[in-house]
Amino acid sequence: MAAFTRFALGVHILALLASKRDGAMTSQTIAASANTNPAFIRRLLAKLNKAGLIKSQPGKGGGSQLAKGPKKISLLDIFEAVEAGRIVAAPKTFPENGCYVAANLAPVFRDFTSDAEVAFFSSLSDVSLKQVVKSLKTAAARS
Amino acid sequence: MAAFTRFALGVHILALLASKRDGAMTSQTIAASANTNPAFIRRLLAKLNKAGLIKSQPGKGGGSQLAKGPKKISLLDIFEAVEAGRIVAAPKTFPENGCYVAANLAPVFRDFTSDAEVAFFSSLSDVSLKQVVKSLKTAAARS
DNA sequence: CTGGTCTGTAACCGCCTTAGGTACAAATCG
DNA sequence: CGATTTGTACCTAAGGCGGTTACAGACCAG
Repeated sequence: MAAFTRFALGVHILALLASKRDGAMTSQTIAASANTNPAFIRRLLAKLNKAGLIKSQPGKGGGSQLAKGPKKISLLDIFEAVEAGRIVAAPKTFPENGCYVAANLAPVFRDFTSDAEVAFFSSLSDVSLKQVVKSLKTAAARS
Repeated sequence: MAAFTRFALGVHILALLASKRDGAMTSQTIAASANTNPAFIRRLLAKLNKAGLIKSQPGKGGGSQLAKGPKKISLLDIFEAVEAGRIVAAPKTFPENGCYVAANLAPVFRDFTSDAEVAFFSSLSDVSLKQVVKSLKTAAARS
């Protein structure tokens, strides 16, 4: 599979912005770092902007920067900003085909899987962008 | 989004098999319950078979049935049987473009997100097929 | 105010995955 | 042998996603 590719790219973007605290960074610069194109980055930046994680400014000398400190941004914030909706798809319900499994599975399935989703989200919310940047710096120092 | 649609269908199939403990069930019957076609069901059954969750027998009077008790089958078993690979995609690495974030993000990202994946999987492994069937029956009785 | 720069967004393309469907060989039982 | 069912190989259609181009709007410098 390998889903949630936007999530990885979103973390990349924010880590980049966090490592350059003074001034703004243009989508062109970010795209160069992530080896992709500026328009795609801007689509992601727009979502991060709507989520209140960054501030963008158009015009000459413009660009994007963090809207708040990296300690106040969790991986969950990033995930929810760039990935829409649920993780686990609900089963379709067919109440009319005479099968009680088909008719009743959906809410039962939802109950159990939402527990797993909460566990996933909760773990993501425990990690701040600051921790990511810190780990990044020590990894860079090692190499 | 709504990923992992096969997971929901896999749970449906196993819940169906678990609710009919005597004898085998054909892919035709299962397909009728899930409102899909027998070939698609058989593809899923093959994976569940390989994972050791069910036993299938070809030929007249054949079909599929559980290979072990519903107490010994967890939602994680089903998930791993029908959904391949990881949940969260790793970021691509570009060590050559001179950006230390791009060069070092992958392992750091992997560390933090694998914690979340483990939390997700662990929650799934806490639920057995027997619990699902039980909840299903009480839901059916209520309606 | 004019030119240059950057964001935000729309539109389009190509790739890949996935569900749906057909078909057929192999296996099994009566 | 004949009927039935699995397992699997293909093909097709639809949707999601990354990549790209294009352009309107905002903003700064001179």
